[in-house]
Amino acid sequence: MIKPVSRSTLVGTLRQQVLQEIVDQYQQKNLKLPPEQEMALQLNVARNTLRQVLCQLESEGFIIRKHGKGTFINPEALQINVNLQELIDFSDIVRKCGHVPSNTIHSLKEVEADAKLAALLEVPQGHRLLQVEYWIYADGAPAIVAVGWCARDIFSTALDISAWEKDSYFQVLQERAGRMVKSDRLKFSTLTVQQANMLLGHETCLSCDSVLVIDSVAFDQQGTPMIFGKALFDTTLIQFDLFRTIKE
Amino acid sequence: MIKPVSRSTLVGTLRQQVLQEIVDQYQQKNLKLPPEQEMALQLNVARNTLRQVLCQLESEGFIIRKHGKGTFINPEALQINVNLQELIDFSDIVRKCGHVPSNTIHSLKEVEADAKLAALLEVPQGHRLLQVEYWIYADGAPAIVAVGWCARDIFSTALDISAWEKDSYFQVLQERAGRMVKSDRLKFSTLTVQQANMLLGHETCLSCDSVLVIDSVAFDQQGTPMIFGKALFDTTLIQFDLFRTIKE
DNA sequence: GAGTGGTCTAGACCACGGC
DNA sequence: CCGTGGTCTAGACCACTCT
Repeated sequence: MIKPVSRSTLVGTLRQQVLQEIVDQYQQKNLKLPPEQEMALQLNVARNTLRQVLCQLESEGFIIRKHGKGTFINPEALQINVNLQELIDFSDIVRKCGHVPSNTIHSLKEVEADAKLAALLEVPQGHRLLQVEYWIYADGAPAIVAVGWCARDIFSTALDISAWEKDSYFQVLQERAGRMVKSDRLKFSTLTVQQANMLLGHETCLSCDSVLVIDSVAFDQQGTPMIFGKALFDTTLIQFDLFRTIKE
Repeated sequence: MIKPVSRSTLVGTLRQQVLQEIVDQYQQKNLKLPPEQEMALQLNVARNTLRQVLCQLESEGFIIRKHGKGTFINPEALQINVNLQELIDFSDIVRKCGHVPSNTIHSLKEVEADAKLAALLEVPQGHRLLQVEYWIYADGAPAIVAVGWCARDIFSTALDISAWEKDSYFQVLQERAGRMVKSDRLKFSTLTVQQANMLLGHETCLSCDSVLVIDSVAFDQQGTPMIFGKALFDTTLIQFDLFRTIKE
């Protein structure tokens, strides 16, 4: 079986190393990082390369850089649980919220693309789609209901339910279709549970009164839509965070 | 009155120029941008500087870069209305959703910080806070209810309601407290309208069944919390988008 | 003035896609 | 092979903070 390639770039490695340094220093209550020049020297990279990493970490909120003073660890950032900025699997979301995840495939079927799905996935109307509905639990309590659609023909082999019963949704796509999710676009809305049940056409397992709805279209490297997903979250169990920084 | 400074950096200017180029080319149905070398030459900047801008635009979804092929405009990106990644005012959110905004100050009062607010704003419990409740309308229909708290003593002058009755929340802070919001952290949840009314202790103007709740803490350049805000959105009127890209 | 982050440049070399 | 984006370096100079 072809394994996902882990091309390691200097920047990627650096990022890991600097993040580790941040966590270590944080535990020792030392919030000030060394000057950029010194860090670059120690890590044996150009200052520009290091700065690329530091810029990334700043925009994600891990550090705060103060002109003329230095670079400091942002204690706030280490308290975030689920960063909306990261593309991660449902199981990891549950895990990051401090719960033990488990999941079941509620249903798997082939359907025809209606007008809306066809437009989103850029396939002709009536195109054969795979529709998968997942239920994800946090410590046994229903936390997420997710429905995903993708074109049947992106898979070269037949797929049974067991293929989908793994932790990673993205992994299935990479292994079975050879395509990676590179980016996605989310849309946020809310529904009461009654409305959600009506939308899905059956009772969901969720026990809360209202749900957070995230519609997502995932794209591959070429910008071609691969999956459309609709996920319902019980926000008493799953809490998303988003750290934002002013541009410019 | 001290005006907000608009320090223009090369990268900032470049960004505007490249974005303009993208919009222009898009309208001419030409999705391929010139090679980086050529663009850099035309714009009279180093390729690295241009690349910095292109990286930004790629992570925001405006362009897709294909190794060995070129840089292409992402038509998807130009269809997004409210990008969650941007820190913008409520009025702008309404505007970007295609509606005409208007707003009223529902209430303005001084309160004492309870344990939760004190922790979030990093002030002692019982500290004097200003509490402002806004109602924002889209084409006259109630769309957002927002409550904000900040320490009374960050303002040097007394504040009456009229001071808050402007479009920009951020502007009030900059003009009256001399401090800029640099970043913020959001938390997402949902409530039914009944629950929301109970939380606020009075009837809201919202006419939907469930609301999207965004709790935000805004920080200044130093990483000091300035405002805590709780905003309730009618997602039938306000739709947030978020474009994400895989890191590394 | 010393220390530190912010900006920008010039150029080398690598890796991918297509002819 | 060429054209293109991806990575990395070295170093110049500016701007802010503190003493």
